[in-house]
Amino acid sequence: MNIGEAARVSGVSAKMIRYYEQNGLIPPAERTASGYRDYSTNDVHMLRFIRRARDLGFSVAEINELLGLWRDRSRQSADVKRIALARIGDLRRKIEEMEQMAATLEHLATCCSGDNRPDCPILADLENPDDGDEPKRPRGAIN
Amino acid sequence: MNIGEAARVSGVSAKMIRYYEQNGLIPPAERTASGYRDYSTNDVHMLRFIRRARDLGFSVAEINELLGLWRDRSRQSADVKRIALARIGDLRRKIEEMEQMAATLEHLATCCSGDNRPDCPILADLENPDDGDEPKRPRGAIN
DNA sequence: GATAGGGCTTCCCATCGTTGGAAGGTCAAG
DNA sequence: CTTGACCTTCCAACGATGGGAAGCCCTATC
Repeated sequence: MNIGEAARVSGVSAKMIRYYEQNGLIPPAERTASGYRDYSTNDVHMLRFIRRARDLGFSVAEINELLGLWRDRSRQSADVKRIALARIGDLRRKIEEMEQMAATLEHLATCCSGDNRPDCPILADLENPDDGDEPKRPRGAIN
Repeated sequence: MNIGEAARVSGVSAKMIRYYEQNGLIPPAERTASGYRDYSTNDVHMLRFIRRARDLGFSVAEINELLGLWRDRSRQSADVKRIALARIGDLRRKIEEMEQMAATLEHLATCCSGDNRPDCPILADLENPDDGDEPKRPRGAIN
């Protein structure tokens, strides 16, 4: 299938597909005799994976690393496992933070459920979590 | 406390604090007689909240909205609740996606735990989730 | 065969969040 | 007094993405 269809079914814009190819995130697409990029369903899977990972805040570099786990047949399995586990750790941490945030907002929603909202505790609730002093800062992954 | 200390304890760089102030995300800081910005612990809470929200992928605009819930005393409680619930929905959705991704990576990690890694199913596992065909696309957008 | 709508390429520009630096000045603590 | 932290304003860059223009080629349809 050509780039337009691949974009449609993967949810990644044609522009970004070309961009990813240019930056080595995906291998250069096959070309038809007339020079059109030609995508397999496998390529589409890769694109979907990329999109999902981007949606979750993974940087392109990180996605590249993840795709490498699958791509590089030559890679040490221990390496693969290590990287995967590290990413899982990141995810779990972020999930926890998100749950905290959701809880805070839920508290806000219920505490304000009447018509007379009291002093809303968005901030008060959020000061306890670990961070702030330590600059662990993995920062949105991006970068 | 001055901006440096506020940055230190909030985990938001001094530069970003000024940037947030400039963009109305936080109200202009008090100033000492000599013109230094002067931050209260409340301000620090706000900064921490901002940082946490940014880490979770909220855009500055969204954070502004959230801070507004707490800031604007004049706001309709129903409004506050609506927005909070919407954000909670976003979070829950993202948490689910992250859990899927973590599961996939876990599968990868265990399937590759031996020394002979098989065809890794990163992509195969990821094609089933809803998206891709339907263009719900809050994100990248197709073009 | 002509036309329209993709695709191809290479540009350049804009956005957002963030960081970095320079320059030139003021302040506070040693 | 010196040093470091702050003040200001600027300007640039990054990564990821979107938008567009220009010019040319391909494909499908009438």
